[in-house]
Amino acid sequence: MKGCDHEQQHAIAAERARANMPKEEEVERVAASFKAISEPSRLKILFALRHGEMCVGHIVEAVGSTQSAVSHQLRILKSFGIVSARRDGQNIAYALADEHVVAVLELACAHLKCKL
Amino acid sequence: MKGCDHEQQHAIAAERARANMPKEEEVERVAASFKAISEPSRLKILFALRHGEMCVGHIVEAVGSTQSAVSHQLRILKSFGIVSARRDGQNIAYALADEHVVAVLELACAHLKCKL
DNA sequence: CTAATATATGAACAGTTATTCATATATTGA
DNA sequence: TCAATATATGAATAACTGTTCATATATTAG
Repeated sequence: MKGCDHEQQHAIAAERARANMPKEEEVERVAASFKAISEPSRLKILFALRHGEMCVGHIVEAVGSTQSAVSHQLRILKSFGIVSARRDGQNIAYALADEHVVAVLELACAHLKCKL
Repeated sequence: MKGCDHEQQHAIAAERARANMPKEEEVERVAASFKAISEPSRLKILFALRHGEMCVGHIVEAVGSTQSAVSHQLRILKSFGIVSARRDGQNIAYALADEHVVAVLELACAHLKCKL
């Protein structure tokens, strides 16, 4: 650290970083939100919902998983405010909660240079 | 599913979702990238690096963890192209790899209504 | 070359999590 | 009320992952 050519700038950056570091609690909230969208099974659900609201049965078809697994994952996504649920008769229709979700997915795909 | 008021739209959306679902391999790449930024320890490193390039020792100070833990986490972040490394004498300076990273962090904070 | 410093890494343990299976709840139609 | 359909959920197991500890590697000063 001491012999670093940029010791001065780094020290300033480190000091600013320490001063502006979000509280542990907030860091954990953000981390939990990313974790919610970091499993392939949940991500597939989000990719599917980009095409519009769907009820569970359709999501199961779209992602090719089991009803139980999808339901468990939907609960997690909902608990983090990533999807919203709306009862419609016997069915429950799920949708992406807000534009941030789509925006984040698109940024990730841009970063990875994969087509969406 | 059958009795759903929006059966028609949902079925169309489901069909489109199936047709446009990224390959398993791509879904996993995106998921892995999100997973990389979904642990509090790694997220703190990214929050720190928003303030500029830093070498490991400074990152350790900024996030308040151990050298070993930080080094392990940096390797993961680097392997996913989220941070870049540059040797500078005895030190190795890390920096955020591209603008997408900052943009994603900012979107997440906007979604969660927390100040960055 | 040697000592000192900065960073990386392998192994092991503890904690977390996704899926499956079985079952429960809720809504609708008869 | 009863049967059928859609969705949710609890428990259990298997797989994964972050941290720690000890140690290795790399760079520079002397």
